[in-house]
Amino acid sequence: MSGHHHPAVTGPDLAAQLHARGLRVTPQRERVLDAVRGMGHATPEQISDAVPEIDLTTVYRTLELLEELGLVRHTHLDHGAPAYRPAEDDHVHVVCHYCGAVVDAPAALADELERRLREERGFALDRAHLTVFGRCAKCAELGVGADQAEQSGPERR
Amino acid sequence: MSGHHHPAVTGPDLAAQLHARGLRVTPQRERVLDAVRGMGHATPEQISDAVPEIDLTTVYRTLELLEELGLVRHTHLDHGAPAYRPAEDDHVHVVCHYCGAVVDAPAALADELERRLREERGFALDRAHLTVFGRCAKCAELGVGADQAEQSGPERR
DNA sequence: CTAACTGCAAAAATTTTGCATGCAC
DNA sequence: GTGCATGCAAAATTTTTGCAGTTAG
Repeated sequence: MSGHHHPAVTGPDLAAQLHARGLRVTPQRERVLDAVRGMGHATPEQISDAVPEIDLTTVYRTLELLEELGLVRHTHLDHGAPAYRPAEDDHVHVVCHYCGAVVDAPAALADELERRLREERGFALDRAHLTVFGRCAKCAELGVGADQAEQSGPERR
Repeated sequence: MSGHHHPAVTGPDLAAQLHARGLRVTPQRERVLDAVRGMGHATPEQISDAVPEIDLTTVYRTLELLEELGLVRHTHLDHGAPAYRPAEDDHVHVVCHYCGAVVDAPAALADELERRLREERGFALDRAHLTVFGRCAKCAELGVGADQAEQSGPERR
């Protein structure tokens, strides 16, 4: 959703990527990609809500395709719910288990982790998929979730 | 070591935790906890396979309870599949998107990330829930998943 | 025109809920 | 005995699959 297509969020060109593979440029594909870019990150259901004319099945198939094309990536917020976001956004998702807040942090936050995984284990960290959980400053202040062991642990689905 | 009832892997005492809350010590609860401790990490379905006499519904309810008691924790491997593990295990899960290998790494690997989140944002990282994804050394050697952009991206469910 | 794409219906897979019976205490 | 727990059936979610009609190229 957006009236003009210029961008702050310009990403790789959809039409070009599709043509390169002999695939078709359809309104559904353009709108789903626009929705993801406009929302920052969203689940298939949220995307479907944002673009109700498009069948949910098509949303799933389109997101899968867009990910193959390298235009979007997904990670898991909450309890496994997949959240898709523009591939060009390079940041770490930080989620509060208690209030559910999801904020974006600089990807550089994971530089050290990435370096150690690479140097110590030859493992290439996928930063785009990284989401970390914990308790945000606000919930800590309010004492939500207590601070010892776990009395009730973080929320479940 | 000692007994015949408990596995070599020990942790906080289940009976004590249950009694402290006026809850009952049942064979199902003991066996599910033993299973999680014995497997290191497992999904509800895997646990159910390991202890087939126990109804899957009970497995779900028991895992939820054990997490509330602070005896187990869960994180998300693969595509959101919940993986439960003993709360006393303190390590980071490292998962290869390509071959699916799940290995445990020292929790210290996330120390720097934890410190920065705390100092820069007052955010308390939940290391027990942390799972990082990427490509392992073996898959990198084999060239699985290529290394440019992501022509086909990591696997999907 | 031709085949890729979409929408709709149905199937799968996963997790939750409602109850009657059964045990832990 | 009392009532928390379990097992079983059914429901609710979430994601996938099959197809026939639609449409981009």
